[in-house]
Amino acid sequence: MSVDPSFALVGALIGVPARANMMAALMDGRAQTASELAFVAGVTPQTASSHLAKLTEAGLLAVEKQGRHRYYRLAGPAVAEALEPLSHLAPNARVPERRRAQLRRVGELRSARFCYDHLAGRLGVALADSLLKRRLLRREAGDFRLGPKGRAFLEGLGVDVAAAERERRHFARCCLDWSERRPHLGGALGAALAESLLRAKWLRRDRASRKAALTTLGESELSRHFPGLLQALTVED
Amino acid sequence: MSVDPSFALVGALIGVPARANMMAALMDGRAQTASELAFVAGVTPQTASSHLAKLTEAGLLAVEKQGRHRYYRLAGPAVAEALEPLSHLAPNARVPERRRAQLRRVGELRSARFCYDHLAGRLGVALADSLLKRRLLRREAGDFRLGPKGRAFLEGLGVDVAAAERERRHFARCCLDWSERRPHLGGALGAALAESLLRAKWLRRDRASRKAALTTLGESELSRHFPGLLQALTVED
DNA sequence: CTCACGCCTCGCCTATGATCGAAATATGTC
DNA sequence: GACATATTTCGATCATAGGCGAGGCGTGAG
Repeated sequence: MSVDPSFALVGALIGVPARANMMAALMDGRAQTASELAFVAGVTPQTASSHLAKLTEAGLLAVEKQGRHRYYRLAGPAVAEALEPLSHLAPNARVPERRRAQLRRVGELRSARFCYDHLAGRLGVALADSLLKRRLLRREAGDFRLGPKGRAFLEGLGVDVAAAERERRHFARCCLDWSERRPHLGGALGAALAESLLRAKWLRRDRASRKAALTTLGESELSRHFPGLLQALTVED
Repeated sequence: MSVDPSFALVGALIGVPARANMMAALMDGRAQTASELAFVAGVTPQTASSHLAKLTEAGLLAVEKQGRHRYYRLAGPAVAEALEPLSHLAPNARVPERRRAQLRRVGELRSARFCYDHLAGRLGVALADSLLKRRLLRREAGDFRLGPKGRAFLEGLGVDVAAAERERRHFARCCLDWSERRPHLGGALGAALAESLLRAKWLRRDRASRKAALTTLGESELSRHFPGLLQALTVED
């Protein structure tokens, strides 16, 4: 029965600004030290430690001890996938003003970014749109599934579709994007596609900014394999 | 701060036991009145009103005014879809016991519960069904009335029908059940029947959970007086 | 070795917000 | 008309838990 109010446990955990900031900073899947997270959360290390302990004990975060550092990261992709939709749920909720300053940074991330391990942002949405338009990908019950020619197409790009199918996570998740408000390809297939694009050097991952940048090679190759993709990317806000 | 931590807003909203209980009760998409939700959440109507206002203003719930009732429902399917995954996210979350106890599974309430002072839930519906089938009770203009042999039958169970008739409230209200979507017996007669079953120790009232539990005595007695009742109760979900 | 650093635990303080009683406002019933 | 019911608003209370300072432990650098 889906009337279990246990979502309140997670809600209480992520409903506190300090913890929410930490989780948001970890949403791309990278690990960060307790000190870094204390900084982004705007609290002292003692307070951060307390929060991180709670999040870890609850199973939302995982810790790795390295020397005198402790690296915290999301416990898994499911955490990011479950949290991201929440950002769209309360459009009318009031927000503190300092969000103005943060918005600039959000804008930078919009064009192309990694959502944990797959492509999101405008590039992620445009890729999904292109695949959908050509029937290589189809919506099905909240997820995606490959169209008849989808498998061959993706394998032509170097994506190991079979390996993605074997993974335990969602195969082709329909992941709603927080910046574009439209779906992009997540799950095992989304991760495999992103990995392929990186491996082919069409895309470069910027560790510092968490953005993805198209290489010159990628620009030409992607526009060849995904007609109209670049046009979709350069549409103004 | 890299990614939008706005999921904290939703998290804070659903992270409170009272609000979580309300949301959980609404997860099936049906609308319920503020009073029913206060009942489910285990708080007073004043408190419930405050919570419902917050949830509505945030866009998680929608209201519909009908007479002196206000029917609250989820603002859309997206709300349930976004909340549902959270329940599976932190299965190991350990939380103060007092707090966890405040979270109640609505499913438990469905089988047999008290709607104020009369029986509702599956048991209430099954009892009404049984009475209707045997013509001891009949539908009439939105309410019930006793059939020719109904009075004697209920008095045989220890119900003071005459006293119930003298009360100012509705005598035999046809009360639509929110969980079963089918009518059960409310009003003065419904309250008198419930009281009789409690007095006879066939039923035990759990104040904490607002449930009604059949005693072993009640199981045998009720199945004797209401043939087929237990079968109706054990139908799976 | 000592010192600096990263992180955690302990204890106290404080503020947010959940809660309820009383009362007001509609609405429905007799 | 009086009365009951459903819901909200206001006001006050009070417990929870977020926050930080102090101190301790382990790690790494000199």
